[in-house]
Amino acid sequence: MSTVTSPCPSGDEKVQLFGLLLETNARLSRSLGLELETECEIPLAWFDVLLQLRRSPDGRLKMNEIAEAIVHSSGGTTRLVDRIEEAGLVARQSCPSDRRAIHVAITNAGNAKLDAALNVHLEYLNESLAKRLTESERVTLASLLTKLNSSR
Amino acid sequence: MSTVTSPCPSGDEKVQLFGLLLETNARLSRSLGLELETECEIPLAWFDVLLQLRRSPDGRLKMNEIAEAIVHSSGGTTRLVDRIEEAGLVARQSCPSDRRAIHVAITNAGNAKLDAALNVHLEYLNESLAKRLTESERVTLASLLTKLNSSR
DNA sequence: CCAGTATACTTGCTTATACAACTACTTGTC
DNA sequence: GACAAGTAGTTGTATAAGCAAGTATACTGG
Repeated sequence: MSTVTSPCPSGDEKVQLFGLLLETNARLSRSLGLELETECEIPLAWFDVLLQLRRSPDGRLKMNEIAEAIVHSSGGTTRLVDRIEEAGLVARQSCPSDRRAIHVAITNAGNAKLDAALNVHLEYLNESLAKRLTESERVTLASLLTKLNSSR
Repeated sequence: MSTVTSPCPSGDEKVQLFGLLLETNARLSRSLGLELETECEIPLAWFDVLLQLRRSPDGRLKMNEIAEAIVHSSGGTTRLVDRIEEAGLVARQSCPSDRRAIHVAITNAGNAKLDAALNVHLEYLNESLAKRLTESERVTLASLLTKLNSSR
């Protein structure tokens, strides 16, 4: 009856948990991505960047801060921002105090787009999160994920 | 003091939670992926497929079952399995009862590779999961994620 | 103040994935 | 039993991301 004899603990509780995390994420981001794309015509990655910018104190971040926040490589971030900038939703600004660095600021169009996307997102969240988890469960989940995410 | 006036609830509890889920996943799978790649020379996606196969009752799954389990498109799965098969870790077998379908079975080499990868994975999990969450927290997290993942 | 090292970003190249169109097979209906 | 509709998988093509190398700027120790 034991699932596996010895050397391959594929049923280990932690392995299961990790797989679950991967799967949950894949499903949720796929369905949200689709929704954002069809309803608002922006990819999930763009939404993510815009959201990070809005959350920042003065509506702008440096390239490396964006890369860190959205967990992309620096090269990937360059091109992602290229595309978003081309669409007019953000703007690169030179940084006076460090000429290597570049500030990325959200534009008016970007703010408008983000508002639209947030509406879609909230609707989606009510469907996918709120219907499945109570508020207290969500709080618990958030705190556990925060712990997992902490750097040490 | 209110974070945002009205139309843009970027600080909404659910929005935060969703972002956290995305971020946690991105960080964990990136670091695990790196580890698997450097230690075992297999991509995380391969590991995922092999694990699904081992978990299946008779060590094999049909293409569409794999695609569903790992949350990939069917075309993506075709090519992913192509690569893993080329490396000799799985084998396609025709399915007698339905000639459209294809069984993908894990090979001996695949089992060996998976064992090695599981060792790396477990070590990684002990570092990243077990150091940050207690067992009961992990159980809670797993149950919350399961709820989130449930299809309705 | 100069040399060496580190940091911020970009670019060339490769690869993995998605989507849509296609083929082959199966199932249901008349 | 044949035709319509549905399902399983593959292939063409486009795109987005990563890595590694390159450029420009900043910092630090002698």
